Amino acid sequence: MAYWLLKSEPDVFGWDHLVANGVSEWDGVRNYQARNFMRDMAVGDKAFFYHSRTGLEIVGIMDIAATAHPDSTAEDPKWVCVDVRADRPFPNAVILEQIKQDASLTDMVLVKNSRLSVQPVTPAEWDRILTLGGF
DNA sequence: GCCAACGTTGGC
DNA sequence: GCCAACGTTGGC
Repeated sequence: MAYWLLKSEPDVFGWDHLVANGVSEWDGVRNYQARNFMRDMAVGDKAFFYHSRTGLEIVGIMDIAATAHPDSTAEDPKWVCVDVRADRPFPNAVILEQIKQDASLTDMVLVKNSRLSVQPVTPAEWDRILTLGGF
């Protein structure tokens, strides 16, 4: 099982939307690096849900519910998306500032490459975030 | 809302 | 195949 982090602007599609919708397509990704990570995802993998632009915090944990398939919102079938479902929200959202100040998280892709919207998370990073978030 | 960082496109 | 121009992302 692998760990990931997925970003979305809460004004467009936030945690509450995911909870309300149930299993949802993580569509709209138009970046090759991000797409390639989605192709690596397996059912049962876990992912953090990060609110970008507004919020700047990790708000919850998702399950990967289906592997990559063509993105119905894209004209070109080269763009794919996975399906996700909400697992559980964090008791305390983990804010970006907190992550940047944590010595064990300085190598996170979230910090090093802030523009990548789909990214891998190491087991050590995953565990640390869980602790910071109150699990 | 601004703009730096980054990715993509297209003329040469 | 280089690189300038352009578009997008996302922190601030």
